[in-house]
Amino acid sequence: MTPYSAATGVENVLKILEGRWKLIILFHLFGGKTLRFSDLERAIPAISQKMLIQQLRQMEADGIVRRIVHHQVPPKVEYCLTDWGQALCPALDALLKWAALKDRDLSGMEFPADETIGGTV
Amino acid sequence: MTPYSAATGVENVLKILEGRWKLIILFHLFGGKTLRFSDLERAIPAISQKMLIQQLRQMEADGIVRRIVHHQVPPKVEYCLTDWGQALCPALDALLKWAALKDRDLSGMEFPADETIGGTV
DNA sequence: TCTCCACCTTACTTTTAGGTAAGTACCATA
DNA sequence: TATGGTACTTACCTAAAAGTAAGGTGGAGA
Repeated sequence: MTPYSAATGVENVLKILEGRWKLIILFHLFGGKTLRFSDLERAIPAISQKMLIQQLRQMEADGIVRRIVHHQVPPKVEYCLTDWGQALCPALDALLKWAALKDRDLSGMEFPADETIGGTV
Repeated sequence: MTPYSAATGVENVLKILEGRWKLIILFHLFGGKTLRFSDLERAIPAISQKMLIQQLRQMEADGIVRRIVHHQVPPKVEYCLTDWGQALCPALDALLKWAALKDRDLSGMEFPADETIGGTV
C-alpha cells in the first residue's frame, strides 16, 4: 500500500461526505429515521430546496441514502439511510474521538505506520 | 448531542483533511517520517510549490504537522507529523474499513443511533 | 376555474479552491 | 561578478461548488 493508494482510498470516502450539507442530513437520518423531503427542509431551515435535493441525490447515487417514492398527489417522498449508510456511524465516531484527543498527552502512545493503513481490509 | 453539533464536530475534522493535497502529504509523513520541503516536492511531482507550502501551513496551523527550520544557507526546513497527527491513522483506517463494507451483506448488523455519536468522548 | 401543496428543475450569480508563472532572499562557490 | 540551490511569495487566472430566485407538475378541494 503506497501513500498514493491509501490517500486515494480516503479521498473517495471524503468525496461522499463532502458538501456543505451532507453531514447534517446524514445525522438527521442516523438511527434508522425516515424523513420526508419537507421534514428535512424543516429540520434544516438554512438549506435551499435545490441544495437539499442535490445533496440527497448525490448521497443516493453514492449508496448511503435510500429514496422511497409514494405515488400520490400531492407527492410523498421519503428518505432514509441504507445499511451501508448506517455503518458510517462508528467511522465518524472514530473521527470525533480523534478530534477530542487534541491537546491531550499522547506521549507513550504507539500509532501504526502507514503500511498498516487498511491492512485489516 | 444534536444532529447539528455532531455534524459540526465531524465537519471540523473534514476541514483539516480537505484540500487537494493534504491526504497525500499526510500519508507521506505517516510512520514518523521527517521530510524536507524538497523531498515532498519530489515525492509529489504534480504539486506546485505554492500548493505544497499552502497545504503544509494549513496542516501546521491545524496542529497535525510540525515544521522544523534549520537556519542555514541554503535553507533547510523539515516537516513531520505531530503526535496528534500520527493519531489520525486509526481513524482513517476506520473510514477505509467502512468503504470496504460496500456491497457486502450488512443484514443482522447493529449500528448505534446518532445519539451515541461521540458518546465515548 | 382557481388556488394550493409537495417535490422538484432551471437559469443565473457569487464565492472559493486550485492552478500557472514569475519573482525574492540568502549566501556559497566559481 | 555571476550562478545556483532551497524555500518560499506574489499576482493573476480558471473552474467547480454553492447560493438566489423563479418556474413547473398534477390532481384535490373551494
